Amino acid sequence: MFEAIDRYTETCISLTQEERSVFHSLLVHKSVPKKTVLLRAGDACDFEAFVVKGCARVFFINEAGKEVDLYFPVENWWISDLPSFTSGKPASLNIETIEACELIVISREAKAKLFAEVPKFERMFRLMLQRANEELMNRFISTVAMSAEERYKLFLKKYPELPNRVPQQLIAAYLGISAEFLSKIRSGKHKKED
Amino acid sequence: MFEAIDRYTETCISLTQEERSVFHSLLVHKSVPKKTVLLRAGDACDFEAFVVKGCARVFFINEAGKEVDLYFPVENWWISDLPSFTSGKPASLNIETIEACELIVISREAKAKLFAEVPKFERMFRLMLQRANEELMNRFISTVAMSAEERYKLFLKKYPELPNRVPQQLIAAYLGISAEFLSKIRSGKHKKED
DNA sequence: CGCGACGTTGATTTGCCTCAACGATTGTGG
DNA sequence: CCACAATCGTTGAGGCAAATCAACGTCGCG
Repeated sequence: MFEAIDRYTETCISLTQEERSVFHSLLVHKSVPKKTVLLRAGDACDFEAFVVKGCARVFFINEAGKEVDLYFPVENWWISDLPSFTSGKPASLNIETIEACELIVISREAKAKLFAEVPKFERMFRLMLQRANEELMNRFISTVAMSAEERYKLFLKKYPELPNRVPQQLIAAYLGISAEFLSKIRSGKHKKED
Repeated sequence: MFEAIDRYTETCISLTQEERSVFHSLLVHKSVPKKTVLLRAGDACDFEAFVVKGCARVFFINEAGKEVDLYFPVENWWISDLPSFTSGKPASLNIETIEACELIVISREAKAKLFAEVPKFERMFRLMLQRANEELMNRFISTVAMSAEERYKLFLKKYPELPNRVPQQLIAAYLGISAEFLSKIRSGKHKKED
């Protein structure tokens, strides 16, 4: 049941059998169907979850009502609205499953208990944040420094399997362009003819 | 000498006198003039630094040679190219002082030693990353969801003193717009006349 | 004083958006 | 199992925010 997350923890820290048991005792396994809302902006986010299987979307909605996807968590990613999860304040993000998902969930209390009982986990969550930070920075840089077409090609290269799992309009919302324009990029019709 | 950074650590963790001494013994104080290159993309980043006084820029140069400023570290911010600092791989970021700076520097070895001797610091660096992550996400969201003018107003509101410390063309590079267009926003000439 | 860095302004171009209409594909209830 | 709706993607016309290019003012400094 916890094989996937155990494999993940091993990439960050090594645990004794006992420590692993404490960890497991604080986790909850959960299966949800596709199109399930896991978090609605405005609510407090009371979980951090590891994706064992499936695909979701983390997005926000701006004042104009336009949705922007931040990332598409798949196997071995973590999902949460961390500022909300940490502080208890209302979340600014929305999280919804795209496929049926198998998740491993940890609550705020469980996480605090984990840090208290096995401080080693501070390190794991630090390393997780470090990776997330690097990803986000790369994403930011490509968003401001590249054209829509270049961003799309980079997306294909980085996540070659996602176009099969994520509807095209959500990919457009991830790239920060309109669904129509993505369609034009794909057909090459956005360039001036010569 | 270390008052500023001590005040910073207190916002994250509490230390005994001894722990604080260990911490101090691993730090190096450094003063650098303005326009000093602290890190060049391609080199390995061998430091993480706390800004006691002064102002710098952390920026990125894309293939087309365009510079994009990620942030302007001032008093009480940290600067580094974390992926490079952690892994030893070449940095993708550039760091340069804008004003003369007083820095407190910690090396890779010193940081490792710090974690080994005072594990409590894992928590501090985790919390730092959490803040940085939140900041970066907000920055990303406003970049994709707001117009150039709105972003500029937000920048003024958030960092009212920076326009006095950072040349306007760098602010444009931060906002992801051309220097000319920022000038037009400031004078109101970018709107259609009526 | 004169040169370089910084900022401004206007003319033109362009990348992407919006709106609208139209295929294709999927799924669902009768 | 078909009919019909809903969802998803495509295409074209027209518009706008911001880029680019070019020229010019201004200030601080060697």
